[in-house]
Amino acid sequence: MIENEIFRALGDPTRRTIFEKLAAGGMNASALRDGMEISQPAMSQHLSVLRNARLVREERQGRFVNYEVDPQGLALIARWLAKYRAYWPARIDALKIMLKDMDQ
Amino acid sequence: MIENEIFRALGDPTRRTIFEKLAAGGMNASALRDGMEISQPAMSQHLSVLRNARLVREERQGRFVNYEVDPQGLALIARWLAKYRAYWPARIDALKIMLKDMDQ
DNA sequence: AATTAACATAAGTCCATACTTATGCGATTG
DNA sequence: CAATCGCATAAGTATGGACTTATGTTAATT
Repeated sequence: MIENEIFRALGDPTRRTIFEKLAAGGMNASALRDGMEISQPAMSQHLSVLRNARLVREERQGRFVNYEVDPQGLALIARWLAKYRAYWPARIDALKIMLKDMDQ
Repeated sequence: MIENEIFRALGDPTRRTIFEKLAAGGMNASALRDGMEISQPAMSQHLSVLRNARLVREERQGRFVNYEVDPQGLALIARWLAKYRAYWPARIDALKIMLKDMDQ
């Protein structure tokens, strides 16, 4: 059950911060640590969790490992959320935004 | 940071099962336990976590407490997800479904 | 070839959390 | 009003998870 790993991965604030940074543009593990006060092994372990949740994917580049957002994880969340669309209030702003953006 | 409580709440498979049951229709805590092999205190604790995450809300009815899905939690997930819409592949089925349903 | 740099992995520690049993509490029932 | 029912809460336990300090591995650098 991949949903379990996805939600658990996002349940940690440090990992959400890492994910947000990657959403702004792919970068390697060392670059991710900049301004984050986190040890190298801790970062590596967090990236491993995000990778197993399909939220992030890696791309070896020499001795660097470039990380980037993996759309699979996000798509799975969207799919999970879609199951409960009956409960979304019609006027929720976020949904309007989503609609507008998908329209283009 | 409510997002933390939301994702952590959904990170537990038992709580996702409870949420799914409630999505099919509101019911009280005892009814939720049916066919679930879970103790009464455990259920009560799970409901407390879901309630704090705004995923579920309660409604006292005499000595029963009826639980139902709270749209707030789902809306917050949708909002979080919307921040990363740049990464959704255009062809993801779930998104098409979402669009279609919101169109009506 | 030896060193260094980027990253992963191993092992141990500490705290969070999912459970248990026991008990409390308010609302119905007899 | 005493007993029971639906549920919450308290307290203890055991497992999981986020960190630490080594150490390993692979690739570039000299």
